[in-house]
Amino acid sequence: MADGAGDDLFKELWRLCAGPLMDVPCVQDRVFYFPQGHIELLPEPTEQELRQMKNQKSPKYDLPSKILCRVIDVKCLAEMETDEVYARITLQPSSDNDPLDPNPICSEKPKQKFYSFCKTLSTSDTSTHGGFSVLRKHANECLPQLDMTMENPTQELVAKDIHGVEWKFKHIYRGHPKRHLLTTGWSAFVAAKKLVVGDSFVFLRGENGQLRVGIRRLNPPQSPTPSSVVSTQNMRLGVIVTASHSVMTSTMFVVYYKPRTSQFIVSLNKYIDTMNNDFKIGMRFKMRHEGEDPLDKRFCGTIVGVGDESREWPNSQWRSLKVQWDEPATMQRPDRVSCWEIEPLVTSPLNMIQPMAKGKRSRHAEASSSAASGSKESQVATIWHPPHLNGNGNSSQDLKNNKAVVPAGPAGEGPACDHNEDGKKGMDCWLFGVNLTSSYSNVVTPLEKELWCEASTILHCGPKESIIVGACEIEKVQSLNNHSLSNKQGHVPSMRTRTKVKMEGVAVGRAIDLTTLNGYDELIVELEKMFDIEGEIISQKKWAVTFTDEENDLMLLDDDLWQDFCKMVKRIFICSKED
Amino acid sequence: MADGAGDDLFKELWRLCAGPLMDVPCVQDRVFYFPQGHIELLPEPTEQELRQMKNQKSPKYDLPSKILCRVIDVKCLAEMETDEVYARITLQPSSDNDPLDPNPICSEKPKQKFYSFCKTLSTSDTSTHGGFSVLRKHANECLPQLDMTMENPTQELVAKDIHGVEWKFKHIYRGHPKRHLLTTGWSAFVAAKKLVVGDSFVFLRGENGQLRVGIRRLNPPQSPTPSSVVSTQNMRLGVIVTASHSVMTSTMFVVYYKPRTSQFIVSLNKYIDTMNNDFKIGMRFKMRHEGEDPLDKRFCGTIVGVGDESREWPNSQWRSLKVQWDEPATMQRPDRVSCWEIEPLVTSPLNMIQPMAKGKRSRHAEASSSAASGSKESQVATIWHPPHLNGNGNSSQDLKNNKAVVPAGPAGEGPACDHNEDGKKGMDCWLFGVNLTSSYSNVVTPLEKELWCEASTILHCGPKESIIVGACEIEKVQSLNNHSLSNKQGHVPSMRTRTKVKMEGVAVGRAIDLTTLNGYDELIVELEKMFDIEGEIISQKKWAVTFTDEENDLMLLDDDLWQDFCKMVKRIFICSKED
DNA sequence: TTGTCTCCCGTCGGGAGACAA
DNA sequence: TTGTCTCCCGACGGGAGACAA
Repeated sequence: MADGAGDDLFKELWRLCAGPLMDVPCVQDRVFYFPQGHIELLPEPTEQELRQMKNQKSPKYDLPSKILCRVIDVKCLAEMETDEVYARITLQPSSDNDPLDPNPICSEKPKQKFYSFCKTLSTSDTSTHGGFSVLRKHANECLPQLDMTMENPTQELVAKDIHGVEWKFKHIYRGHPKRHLLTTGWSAFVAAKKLVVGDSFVFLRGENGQLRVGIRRLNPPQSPTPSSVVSTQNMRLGVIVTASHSVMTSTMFVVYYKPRTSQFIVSLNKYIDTMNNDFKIGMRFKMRHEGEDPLDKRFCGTIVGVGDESREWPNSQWRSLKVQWDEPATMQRPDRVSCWEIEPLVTSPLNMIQPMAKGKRSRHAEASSSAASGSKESQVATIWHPPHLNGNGNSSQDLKNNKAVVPAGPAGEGPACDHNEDGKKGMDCWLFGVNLTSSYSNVVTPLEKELWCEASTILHCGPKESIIVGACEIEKVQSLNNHSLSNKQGHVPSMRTRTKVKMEGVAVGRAIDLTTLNGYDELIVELEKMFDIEGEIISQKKWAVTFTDEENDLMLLDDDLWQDFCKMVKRIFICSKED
Repeated sequence: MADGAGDDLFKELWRLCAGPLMDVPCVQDRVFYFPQGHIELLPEPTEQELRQMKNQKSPKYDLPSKILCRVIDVKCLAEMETDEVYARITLQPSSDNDPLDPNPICSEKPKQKFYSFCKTLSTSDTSTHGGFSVLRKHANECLPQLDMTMENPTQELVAKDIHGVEWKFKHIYRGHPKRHLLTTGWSAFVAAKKLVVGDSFVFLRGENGQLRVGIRRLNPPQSPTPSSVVSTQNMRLGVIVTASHSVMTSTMFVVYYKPRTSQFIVSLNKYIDTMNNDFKIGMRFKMRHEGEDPLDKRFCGTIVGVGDESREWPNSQWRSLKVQWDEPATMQRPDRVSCWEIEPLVTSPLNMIQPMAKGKRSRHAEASSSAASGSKESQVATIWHPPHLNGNGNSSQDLKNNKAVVPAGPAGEGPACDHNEDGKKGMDCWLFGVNLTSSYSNVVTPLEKELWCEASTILHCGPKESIIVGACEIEKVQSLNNHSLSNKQGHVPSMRTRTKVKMEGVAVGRAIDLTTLNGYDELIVELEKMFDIEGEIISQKKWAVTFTDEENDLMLLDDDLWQDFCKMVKRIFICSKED
């Protein structure tokens, strides 16, 4: 430690514990911060809190959905209780004259070589009887040499964990056939860290011989338990107001970032790269996930919707892509992702052009080109073809929004800073929709007022010099688009408008636009038409209509208020009465 | 359980675990909420965070130091991890015309008698060898009778803890001389609850024979560990902005309150009582503390300073008294207290009458002349004399601020409401140092008014009239909530107005509108209809009806008041009786 | 009356080789 | 090569009366 090598080792251990998907920015990098994603990580409000939030007027905040920041400081930390790694990142909102150049490649070259392994714990490893079985390869590469001239060579390993706490392990080479084991000390470690089968043990040796141990859990704690200190409402407001305040005053703020959980801080480089892709409905993609050693195993899926995740953040890129996964998986996967989490699945230029029309073929082509998981992919049974997704051009809504989300900027440059002539009007400090500085004194013409109000509902931003002014202008236009759209349609414009319908015994699914219907009666008429079973549903003899809701529970139609139903329905099923 | 006694027992257990100093307001009470005290409970910022907060311009907030609120809801809860009891209190800032009458005495009379004991654990009680020694008196009063004709009479006690988890204990009367012991099951309880010498064991028996167990720790966790979810800065801002917003919009907000830790919610009655005293430097006082059975044992001390605890809250009454304690003590005691935590020390009736001035003054005369600590008082080094406490001058600001919080009450109720000519101006909305109301009053033209309306809908803080009538409006909204919610606040898109019902063996769920029902009887009839099992539930032979509440606990139907049930039910399950 | 000690004995679990996937 | 099983034996701890404060 005194030689500074300990610091290197700590960082390396932190990286190993964070896992292969770890993505933490470097100091001085520019990043986009997505408050929406930050809020997502707060404890879930209880039912009761949710009810109260409904009764309560929520303060409107006009924080942009993404905030360009410079990384001032990154501190790698780990939770005392669980050893879960996280980073305390200090961000400073960028100013206008901060160009959108990509970040220089930052690589802190460690001074020494590392030897490390990571093993998923078996049942035996975690059992109370006996110790930890070190794979021969791992032992050879990473453990200090034993004196093999001995009958049962043994040594004591002393290693520090991420908090600097020392753990001692007896390392022995014994048994028939011979193998490496960690015995004494191991079970105490397992108990203290509360390890279970499937968790991983991380071992690290530095060139200087110092040892480190760490863990990576199979299931990192998802949503933290609600605190009994402050309400979730408090936390949400806190996050937003902290960010607002920092943007207004150009001062630093601190966020805690768990790279394993959710990537709400995105490096400018990654963002720019991502934005070169045109994410469209129907596009095929792959997404990395934390898994076993073969890192190239990825989940594949199809984009089935483009648009806002939440009404509160219009035109946000956060989880703006609704996706459908190819295969079921044991692990939970989100049904909405952000562009930077995925990569387009490119197989051949041909498929790029006609992805949907040749959907099945393309997948086979692609499968054959990727060795390991080809057969799995070909098992895909249900391929969903919502009518409005097949590229016949009737979904102007989606296209418009798509443009809003993935603006056509010059390649390599972010979309946010091109136009700014209006910015001269000056934009002062806005909070909760109120201009704290000028009290409307600048407003002149009615039109400008209208524009102004529009803009102010979208964001508040700093003085015109601020880089965000550029974004402002674009988003103002977007918001006007949105505005007119929502007037026309009366619902969130960018949400996928059709709802899937499947009928028992009918292989091909359908989709229906619930917004055009005024109640269950009309729905049933439409469903009957759709499947050519006029009168059969309404008679209640043969068919029952059920649906899955946002919690994926199968529910009977008709019990909920129509409005509620429209909000929560995911899929509709027509099944025979007996079931 | 079926008789609703479980709820009574829960509350009593909660009270016992909270300890004798427990002071939780009743629903409908008026209280003062001290945000400063609330913030005190947040995790301590780390060194690094502190440094950063210095470099950073902290947002200015002009939240009053105390806020008069009505208690809308009190939910008694306990932490999952530690069993520490706390209350989730929903507060609504009081409106201007809410008179400062004392709260009516609220006493929810329990329907039954309770038998309870609380014993501080000895070394033997917590040792791994052997069980818990029940004091003879406790056993006679609280434990179910043993059959004393037996040689070593024994029975199994089954008791629920505060989470409803069942614990089993073998109760035996044995040894020479004979004594009552809890053996089997006790050590598991000690281990699970992590009890140590000095912690207390709470045992409760209801008239109906139901048993409850609980704990009260010697050292309740002081400052919570800093969360790795949001920064302390976030939390602080969150608390303040939540309160600000609620004051501005007259809407409810939620605070978590740990009566054992810090009393930042003070009943109006207690406050009024307290304010009848004139707290002066040199005054002697006593303070209750959680301790052994002799409840009258108190710490005594002397006031050595009067004034603000923190610059950020000028003229706040929170911890406005600096004190010096008479004797050293093992337990930590604050060096600053709030007036309502202490009582003037009265030694003899003689002193009471002494004619320094009329009424309350006498006490202080007596106090300052009390012998014991005279020399100590002279040690006082720093002395504050805020003008408004020694009565010689009124800093107009203070008065204004006070008025905003405790508006226009009848004179003589407390120091905060003596002058009120300014009060007619109505309540000002301040946020981050900006008077939002005054910007409103500058608005002249209709267009500007329109703009204001725009802003005010964003802010959800209407013109001053709406602030004043806020309370009524809110109640109206609440009464309408079920039906108008979807129109008003679309922020929580997925909430249902119906409650999900699932039945064992039936794949398809249903949903029911509880608001149309008037009690459990009607609910059961509806459920039976829904699943075509008329008469089968009410007969209680085949089916049991359970539900999950907002904490996701599975509960049996019928235990709670119907109104409570409707508030907290999440899903209803009909399952076969055997399960 | 009740807190502590010590003794008895059953259970748990660390650590070894056996065995098999 | 390595995961699981079983066996051995020592340590831990639940439960009893003894004893003393």
